[in-house]
Amino acid sequence: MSNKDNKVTEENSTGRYSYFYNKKIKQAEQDIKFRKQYETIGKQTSQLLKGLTIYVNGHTIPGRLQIHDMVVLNGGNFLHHLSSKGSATHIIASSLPPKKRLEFKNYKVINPQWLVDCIKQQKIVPWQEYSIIKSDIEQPSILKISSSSANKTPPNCNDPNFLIDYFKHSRLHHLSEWKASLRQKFIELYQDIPLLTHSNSSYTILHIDFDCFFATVAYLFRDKKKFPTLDFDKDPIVVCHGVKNSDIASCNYAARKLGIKNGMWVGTAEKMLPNGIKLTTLPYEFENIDNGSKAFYTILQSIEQFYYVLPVSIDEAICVMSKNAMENKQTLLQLCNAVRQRIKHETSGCIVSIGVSDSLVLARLALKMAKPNGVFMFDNDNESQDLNDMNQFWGSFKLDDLPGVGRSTLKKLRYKYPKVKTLQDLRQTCQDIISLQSILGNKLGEKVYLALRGEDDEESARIIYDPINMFQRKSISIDINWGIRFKDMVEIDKFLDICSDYLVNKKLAEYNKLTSSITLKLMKRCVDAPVDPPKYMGMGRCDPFTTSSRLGVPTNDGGIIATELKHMFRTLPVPPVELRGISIQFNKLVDPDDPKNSNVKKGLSLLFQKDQVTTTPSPSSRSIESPLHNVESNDPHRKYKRLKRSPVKEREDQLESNQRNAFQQQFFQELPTQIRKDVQHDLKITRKVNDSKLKRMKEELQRRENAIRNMNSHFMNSDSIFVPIKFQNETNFEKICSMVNDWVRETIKEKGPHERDLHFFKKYLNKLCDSDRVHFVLRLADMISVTLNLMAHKYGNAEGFTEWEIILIKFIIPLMNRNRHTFRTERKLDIEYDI
DNA sequence: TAATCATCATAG
DNA sequence: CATCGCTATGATGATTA
Ligand SMILES: Nc1ccn([C@H]2C[C@H](O)[C@@H](COP(=O)(O)OP(=O)(O)OP(=O)(O)O)O2)c(=O)n1
Repeated sequence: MSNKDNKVTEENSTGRYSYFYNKKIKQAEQDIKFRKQYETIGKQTSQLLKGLTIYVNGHTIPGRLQIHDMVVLNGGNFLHHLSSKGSATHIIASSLPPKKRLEFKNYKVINPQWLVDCIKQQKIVPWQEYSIIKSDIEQPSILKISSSSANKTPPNCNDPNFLIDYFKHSRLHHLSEWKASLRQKFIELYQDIPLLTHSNSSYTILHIDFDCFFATVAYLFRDKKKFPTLDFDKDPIVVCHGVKNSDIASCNYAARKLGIKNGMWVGTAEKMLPNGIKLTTLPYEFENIDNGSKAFYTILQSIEQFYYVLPVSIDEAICVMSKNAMENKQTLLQLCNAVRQRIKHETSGCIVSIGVSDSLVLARLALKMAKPNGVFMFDNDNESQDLNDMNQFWGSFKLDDLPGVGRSTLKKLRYKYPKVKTLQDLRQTCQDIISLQSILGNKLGEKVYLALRGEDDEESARIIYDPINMFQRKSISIDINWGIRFKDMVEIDKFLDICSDYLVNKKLAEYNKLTSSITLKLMKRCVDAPVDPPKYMGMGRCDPFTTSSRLGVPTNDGGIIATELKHMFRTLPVPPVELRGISIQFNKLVDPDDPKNSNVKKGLSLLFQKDQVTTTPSPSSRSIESPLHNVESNDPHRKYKRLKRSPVKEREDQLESNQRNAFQQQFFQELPTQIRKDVQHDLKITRKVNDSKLKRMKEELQRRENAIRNMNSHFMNSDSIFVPIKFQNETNFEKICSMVNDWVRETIKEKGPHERDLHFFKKYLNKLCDSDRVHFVLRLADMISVTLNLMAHKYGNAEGFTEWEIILIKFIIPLMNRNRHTFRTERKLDIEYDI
């Protein structure tokens, strides 16, 4: 098949040569249609490439044909065969097999981007940066061996390059990055053009998407020696890294016929093959995918009728045009086919399908109808559309074909309407919005209700009426849920440093933002999940834990952020060895140049200075540069060593035979305080600047003082506090927390809590557990542990101190363990597609 | 009632 | 060998002020 294609290409290219040649001469009398069609290539010729002779080797994007056009239009020579050795000045290729590498080693072999950039900038850019050869052939065999053996080293999250290496191979990371960058480009491109209005609400929507994009590109760029007879139309092909528990990024339509889907694991897909049929797995072609997408967007953006080309993802865009931009359906269809033809052409073989309608949902559904390799126009106008057609249209979709309906929603719908299989069924069964809303919630219910009538909900339509705002970044985050296997907190701290560095220097810097709110989410292996999940280095089944923190003063200081993250980590009950995934988000982004925030930096420095005066007697280091960072990075082991000596730990050593449970000792050794103890003053800098926190602390202080005044050795002199809460939900947990804290603090200094108070306290805790609020118990336990640690150095020998330790270890922790099941790790949905 | 946080769900 | 399970966003429910 590929051979045939190549032939066609050759013929075309010769045929077209004369066309372009003519075109160049007859520039003045441009046929408008053709100008339109070819303007991306550059409607004016230039002499940019004069004197250069260019040869294309193998498969490229833009394809050989486009390169030919670009070269010729810009005054260069295009070499059809390399027979005339030495005559080529440049060879364009995406990659070279070793043999060719040797053969071409004296040529300037560059990737196609070089040509694109030359033409874009209208100058010959240095070729070295685009060189194909330099990267891996430069070093002869010795290095090759060492690098190939280095490649064999198993993934290790302690490797300083782990994060980057991982991202390099992660398809989902690429998808996210690409999407973000497309959105950014959209903003730059369209921010000055007026928004569309609802009033003028007759728009035609074209939803355009490559058919099985990754699979197509992987096929086109496959190693043809390895797969000489592979047939894309007949053989099931998937793109993946591995062989069994590896995700399928994309599978061709031959595979889909057998029931294979994107996201499925290879092993599962193989089970669906009929006897005798083999599944072909191809590697990812990230760079070529990117190139294909560039061509795709360039073409779409060159189409005058499109008011917007809204990026959905790397391979998918929504084009919006005024309804009267096209005369009739016929011309619209022609446009679609021209676009399809041109994209196929310029990506040398990638197919797009197009769904056309007058709402986003319908265009999306029409696209689904159009696939593979087609155009589908759906007219929702009841009068003009045959009822049968309508029924057939809606009847051909499964429930989760509706945008917004995923696994979870599908389950809910199935549960409520077991008989409903297609959207047509759902249309008939669910006539009113209320019943949908009661199952799916307010918004989703409405969305589905409208979608079934072919209308967009307000939120979805925002992409048309307010795309700039919608594409504006509101948060920055990274997730790593693969390859995470740490031994202890030291390793994790280092990793958090790396993440923080990545986020700050790569992301915050790129967008020139500060952040004032951080969220940390950890994935902890489910208690009943195997230590080694089915997927190699995967996360397996996990319980998620999140916590977030306001920074009060926006910052882009990696040190402050890293410290905060380390602190936050320790507030979550996840022992290092159970950690399977980390995600870090900056939820609130602040523009440092915004005049509103002009006092931010000043405030920051003031606070730092002020705090430094109180923390360090010697005012020598007055630098505003993160004192935290220094403390943290100078000696990450210091606090860890200290941890080992913490009183709780000693205590636990004594008691260890009695109490050893899933709330691991390790967690309690490493509760927030220990860190806070060591970097206490420094943390205050970040934490206390927060106004609200300050206020709360002041209030607490006030309350505490009052409480202390009113109490003697024990301040709960009656059944007072805990009894009512058991029955009245309205009682405020925060206040209880604060009171308990006072109570603990006071009684630590003396002989411990009064028996009666303790009794009620335990009763209260039991109540909390019974009412499924173990997380409150956890918080109380955390708080008590914190208090113990804080007071260890002064009251470590007091009777009350020991008392409280025993209460914590012998009562509270076991209580939490007993009730863990209500807290976390119930059954949990099957994470994997399989199973 | 609004603000805030943790959690869930979705898409590619 | 395996394998590269990301990330922005909106909705929702619980809790607090
Ligand atoms: N779970 C998924 C879904 C998608 N993708 C990648 C591979 C796809 O090629 C690309 C585009 O996703 P689409 O949903 O558009 O799927 P395809 O393009 O593969 O197929 P089609 O659009 O024909 O259904 O995103 C992925 O890696 N993992």
